[in-house]
Amino acid sequence: MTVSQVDSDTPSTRQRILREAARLFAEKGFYGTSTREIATAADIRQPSVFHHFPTKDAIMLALIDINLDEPTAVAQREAASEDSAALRLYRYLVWDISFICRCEYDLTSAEPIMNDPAFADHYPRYERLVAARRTIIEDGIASGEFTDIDVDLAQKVIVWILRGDIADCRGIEESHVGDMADELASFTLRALLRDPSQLDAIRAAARAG
Amino acid sequence: MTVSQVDSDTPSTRQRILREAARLFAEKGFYGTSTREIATAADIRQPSVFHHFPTKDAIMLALIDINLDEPTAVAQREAASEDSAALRLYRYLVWDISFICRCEYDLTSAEPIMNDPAFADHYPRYERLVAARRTIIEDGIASGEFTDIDVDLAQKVIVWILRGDIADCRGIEESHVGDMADELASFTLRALLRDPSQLDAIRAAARAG
DNA sequence: GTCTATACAATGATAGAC
DNA sequence: GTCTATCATTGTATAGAC
Repeated sequence: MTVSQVDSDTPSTRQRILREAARLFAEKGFYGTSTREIATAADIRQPSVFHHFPTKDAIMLALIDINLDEPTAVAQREAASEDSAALRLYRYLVWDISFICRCEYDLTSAEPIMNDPAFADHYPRYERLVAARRTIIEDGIASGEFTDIDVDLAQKVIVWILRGDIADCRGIEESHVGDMADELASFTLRALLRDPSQLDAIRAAARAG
Repeated sequence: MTVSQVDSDTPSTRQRILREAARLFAEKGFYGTSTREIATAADIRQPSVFHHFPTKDAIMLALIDINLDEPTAVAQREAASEDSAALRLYRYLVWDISFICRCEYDLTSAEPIMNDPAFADHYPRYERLVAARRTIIEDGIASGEFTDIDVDLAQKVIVWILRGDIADCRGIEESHVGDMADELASFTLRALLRDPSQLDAIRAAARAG
């Protein structure tokens, strides 16, 4: 692969298809969006879509890749780190929320589609991301940094908050992304920390690192 | 309307359609589910569906009603109560989470569909529920019970947690519903309370009331 | 209240010219 | 790489018998 052209430059047809499809999928769902609508929004004719993607599913798949690849890598790196669990969870959350808010494509539809039987083949990839996040939470409970919460419950609530943010952060101004990420990560940590007064120290450590 | 027959008794065809449709909508989305699939799951032929519901949309609408009517009434009652905001929020959350977990129909699809342009006519009804919840949060911030969190952010996170619970609580055993409701409500209040050590007193007050 | 048969629109995808 | 034309399928919904 050669050096890819900057996304913010005049986008390629493929990028336009992906962006408009992501927007429409978020609004009306994958099945509620036709390839004709995608084509019209991308300013091409319907059959031209199939020059860039072999099937409609392949468009969704490209969005699933974006939604999983980088976040999984970061979560796995934090899961393997030796820093305190609270710091690692805070860092991961801030990174992921910022990633979500800044992503060129609306990833709203890429999360619930993981539960669709038609995309069951890709569920194992999603499970790897879930497992990495879970490790960090378990570490925090084991070390006593977090309250004795049920691991599955904590893991679920974090997923719900991330999914909510994905669906709700569209159109956020770049200057507010950092605040949003800090506030959501802080909310989560306040609920989890045995001693919430530690939060400011964790935020400072994250900023320092 | 006469005394309706008990839902757990041999369900009527209408109830079977509603239950199977709700299950399929949750799994594959509203547009990803055909009236043929619904009919097959309800053990009738496809045109028979239209004897009980005038359109496919009307099936979704019946689920939206269930998702909004009672929760809005309870939220509005708590919004108007004179008890402490923390107690009112805890009580509302426990009630709503229990309602969601115990509901005969899977309401997963009834939440995101509110953002679908095709159901925009019913969005104002959803906004009333949101407004009632918002009032309780604002009261808690104004009284100093809650941290100085951004009201919109707190409101959003609560919606995300409730939506997550709706999508995730299917098949929970009746004996665990109370624990789930308490744990999720407690998680939320820990994140919101200025003094989290107050949580146990709030839980006790809710149990006493 | 449920069925068979069917109308009719919309959909994902292909063929082949330019 | 994009287009026009078109196919096969599936979708919602209706008509009318029983």
